Amino acid sequence: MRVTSDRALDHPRREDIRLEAVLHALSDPMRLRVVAFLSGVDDEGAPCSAIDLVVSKSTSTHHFRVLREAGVISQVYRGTAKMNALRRRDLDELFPGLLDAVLRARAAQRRREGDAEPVPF
Amino acid sequence: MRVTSDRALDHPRREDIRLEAVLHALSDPMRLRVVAFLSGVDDEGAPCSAIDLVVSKSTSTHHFRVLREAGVISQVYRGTAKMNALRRRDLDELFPGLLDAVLRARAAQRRREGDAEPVPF
DNA sequence: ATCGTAGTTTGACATACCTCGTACTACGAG
DNA sequence: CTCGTAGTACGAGGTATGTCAAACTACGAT
Repeated sequence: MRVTSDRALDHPRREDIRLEAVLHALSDPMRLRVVAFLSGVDDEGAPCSAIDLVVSKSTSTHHFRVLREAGVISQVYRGTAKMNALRRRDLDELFPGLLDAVLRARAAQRRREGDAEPVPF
Repeated sequence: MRVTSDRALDHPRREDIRLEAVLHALSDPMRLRVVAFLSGVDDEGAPCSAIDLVVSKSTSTHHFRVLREAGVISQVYRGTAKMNALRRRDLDELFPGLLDAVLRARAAQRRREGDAEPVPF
């Protein structure tokens, strides 16, 4: 993953990721949606703008930051964009099966409620 | 489970349990501890007082209510006590593997941080 | 009938959360 | 260099959260 800016972004080290923070980060529908989206994207990640959150830009920034500070996603600048990627490897090592269970749970809930989408996020 | 009081307690029906609410309920250390404790108890459940939360009684009441309203536990009066039980069956049907993943994640985190307890909760 | 135990209710307080608009910065393209 | 795009920072508003103390209710035991 090429970084084209040295603007620094604080990420918790893997061993500092706390379960409570992860669960809290995942407890918001907006953020859960981001995570679901990123789960279907390669390691490069996707820019914030790739996900239509239907909220203001500042709110969007806020949610991405919550996810990053909880250790759920990593963010890195590339050009004018900021690439977001799930920290799947770290999460799986720390909390095996958790992320998958949450994603499956969300998918199941969406199926039950019939709000499927063409693109599954 | 014998109920000895008709004081009513509202529980969400299984199909009304929302993933976001469950994750939020689980994102508090106090409540996570309650859930971990209840996971090691039979279907009868345990009274609130069985878990030493080290908070005031009103705070304790609050946390148990959050768990109940999210659909994580069921509560029923029995005599002067109020029995609390994990809604394991409902959660497992709705979100297979989620509860177990969370409990294992918490256990793993506790091991990493070395704050094991004689009784594992 | 009285007492103790278990839990509830109310009200309060400080903090955190989600949301927004506006003004701002960083970068690539022309 | 200028412009547009992507995202940030700041401040504000409203709501929710976690906490407590004090007064209360419900029940079993004596």
